[in-house]
Amino acid sequence: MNHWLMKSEPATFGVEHLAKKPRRRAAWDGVRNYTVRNMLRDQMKKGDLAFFYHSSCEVPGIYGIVRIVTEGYPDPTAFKRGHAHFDDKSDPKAPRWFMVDVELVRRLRKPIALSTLHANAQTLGELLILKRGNRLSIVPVSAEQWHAVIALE
DNA sequence: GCCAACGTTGGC
DNA sequence: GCCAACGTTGGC
Repeated sequence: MNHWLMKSEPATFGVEHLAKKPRRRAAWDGVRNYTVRNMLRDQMKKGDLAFFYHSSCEVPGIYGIVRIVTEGYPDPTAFKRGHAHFDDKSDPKAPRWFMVDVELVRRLRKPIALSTLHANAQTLGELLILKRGNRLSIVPVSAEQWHAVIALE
């Protein structure tokens, strides 16, 4: 099983939005970056776990844990003319963009702020989120890092 | 295939 | 609102 960290802006879609969805499930749509697309399409597997990270907000950090409940499949928002994530270069016959469905496992009892992650950089090793200039909205997390992060809760 | 310009991300 | 980082675009 793989572990991941998935970023989203809570003003757009956060843990609270996911908690209100039927069966606490939602599609992780709108990814328009090839590196992340490849992870969604090729590497994420049903049953994988991911941290739900809130970015561009008052206290950036990890707020929840989600489970990947589907393999990657074509992102239909790319085909919807007028949609914010529409991409006319994505052909339904050869989809360019992919997404997975996620299910909220739980909210963290106490969110783990980015500043806390930084403060524990020694323990966490090469956590990709802590790297300067990291702009990928999904990054892999090792099993060791996963447990080290949860221990900070 | 190079690379400058441009756009986006995201912390502060 | 600023700015560093870096992915993407497009001219050549």
